[in-house]
Amino acid sequence: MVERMARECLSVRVRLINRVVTGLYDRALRPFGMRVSQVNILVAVAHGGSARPADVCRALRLEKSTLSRDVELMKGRGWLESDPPAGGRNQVLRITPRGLELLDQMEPAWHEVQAEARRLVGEADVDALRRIADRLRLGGPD
Amino acid sequence: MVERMARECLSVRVRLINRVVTGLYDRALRPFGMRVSQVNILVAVAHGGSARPADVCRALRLEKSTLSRDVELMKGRGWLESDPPAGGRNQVLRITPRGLELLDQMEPAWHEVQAEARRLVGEADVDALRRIADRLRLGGPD
DNA sequence: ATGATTAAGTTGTATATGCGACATATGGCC
DNA sequence: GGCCATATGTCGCATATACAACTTAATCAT
Repeated sequence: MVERMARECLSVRVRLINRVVTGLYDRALRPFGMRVSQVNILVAVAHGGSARPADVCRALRLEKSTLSRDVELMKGRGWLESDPPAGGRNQVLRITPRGLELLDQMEPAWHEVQAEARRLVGEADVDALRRIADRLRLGGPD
Repeated sequence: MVERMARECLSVRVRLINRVVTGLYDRALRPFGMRVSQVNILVAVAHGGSARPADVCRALRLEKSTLSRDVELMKGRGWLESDPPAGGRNQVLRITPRGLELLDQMEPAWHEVQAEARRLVGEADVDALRRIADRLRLGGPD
């Protein structure tokens, strides 16, 4: 039984891939003082100009409490702001000018690490990741 | 720029996939009081009968300090033991009878969640995950 | 309208994860 | 044998992540 789990378990593979890729991006973005988890959130918010927390949660498949704390941290660093500022029901998140500037500054680093990640993953299988993510994003509880 | 990152970033996809799949397994294994991260470690140790911590780290691409703490927790629950028991340099990890028994008990649940994960990921792309994981496992710092 | 149901956010708690610093042990080299 | 580089483990610290319970706001049904 153990043999089969060791050989076939999807979770082992998915989680290993996540650790390696996350580490890759985190190291590349460290000079900017931001982690990839935070960049993901920042980009999700900035994508449409602004976004409600619940929308970001659905887009990234993130638990609301996780996002709540991440956002709090990023507000503290001046990368995000919300309207209204108090975390009521109808807040809208927005990226700050400082946050946007930082995103711009990390663009070259992002290109590099993205290329490296594609290489390590294998160009032939990059598309599979997109398909899988798209499928899982739809599959969820909404 | 933000558009391109939102559309193409590999890390977003990999991390989303990880959250969804990890959540799937965690919910399925909750009745057994074990998380998928712990099952992964337990299986890695049990695979060869026993294993040194550093070997498990290499196999799963886990940071040594992460494993150290996870193992401590799992020892406390009686699923793992080490020889010698004090965490010196040459310890060897072993699964306990209780740990093995628990693995056996969760076999049906594992089969179910594995099938569900394959379905959600898409059978056509399951192999891509294996290839990617294999490539990343080799690419590392050894 | 209003009461019930559901959605959205926050906070408490537990784990997972990695980095840096440290202690220690192993192995080669002279 | 004694030394240095390296590998192994542990600990402090910061963050990410989810679940449960709670609060509050929106929606729906009558």
